[in-house]
Amino acid sequence: MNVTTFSALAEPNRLDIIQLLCDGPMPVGEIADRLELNQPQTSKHLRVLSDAGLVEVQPVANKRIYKLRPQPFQEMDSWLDSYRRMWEERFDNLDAYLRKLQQQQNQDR
Amino acid sequence: MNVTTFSALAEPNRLDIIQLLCDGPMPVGEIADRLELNQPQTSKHLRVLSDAGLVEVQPVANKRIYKLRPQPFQEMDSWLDSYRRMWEERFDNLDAYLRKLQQQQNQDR
DNA sequence: GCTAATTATTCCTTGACAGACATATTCCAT
DNA sequence: ATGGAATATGTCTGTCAAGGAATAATTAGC
Repeated sequence: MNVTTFSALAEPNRLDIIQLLCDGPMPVGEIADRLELNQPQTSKHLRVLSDAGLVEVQPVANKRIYKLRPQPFQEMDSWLDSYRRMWEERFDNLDAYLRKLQQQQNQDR
Repeated sequence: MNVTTFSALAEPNRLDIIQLLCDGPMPVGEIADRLELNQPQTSKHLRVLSDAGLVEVQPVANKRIYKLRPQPFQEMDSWLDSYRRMWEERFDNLDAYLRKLQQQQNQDR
C-alpha cells in the first residue's frame, strides 16, 4: 500500500473532491463552484490528486473533465484484506502475545 | 469518512507501524526495534495513531502494548462501497456528462 | 525507598504544504 | 488573429508537523 494515496486523501478539500467525483466526471469550474473553492486552489488540489493517480483528466472543448481512477481504490480494498480478519474473528492476539512474553521471561532464568 | 484516519496513515513510519501491528499486539520497544526507529519517535507516532483511533493501548507489567482497533478499518471498508461500482461496472459516466453538457448549451440559445 | 527499565513529553529547528493573489497558458469562437 | 473563457502555474506568507536530543514520568524488582 502506497503512502501517497493516503497523503492525497488527508486533506479535507481533496477528500470532498473525491466524494464529489464519485457521482461522475466533472470539469474544474463545476468542482470549484460546488465546493465553494476558488479556481486556483481547485486546480492545485486536482494536481495533487492526479499525481497520486486518484484522478485522471480528459480534455473536452476548452474544459478539462476530471474523473476517478479505479486502481488506487482497488489497491486500498485489497490492502484492507489483511485487516478484515481483525474484525471478522472475534479475538485479538493479545493473550497469544502474553504467552510469548511469558516464555521469554522463563528463558531468562 | 474522516480525514484524520487518512492523515494518520499518510506517514511512512506510521503506516509501517500499522502493518506491523497487523500481525498482533506489540509493546513500544519492540515496534521501535523492528522498524529501526528511536523510542521517542515511536511513542509520538503511536500517540497520533491513538488519537486517530487506529490503535489502543493496554498496560501489561511495565510495558504498554499497542494493538489495532477495528473500527476505522471498518469505516474505510464501507466508505469504499461507494467506489466499488466504479470498477465493477465497466463504464464511467463520461458520456452521460457530455449529454448533460450538450443540453445546457442548447438551452443557452 | 531506590535503581533500572520502559515509555511519554518537551523544546527546538527545519521542511512541507495550504491559502490568497497575480499571472501565464490553452483553447474555442468569431 | 483576436478576445474571452477555462484552467494551470508562480510567488509569497503563515501554519503545522516530523526529527533530534534531552528530560520527565511511570512501574517493576530488589
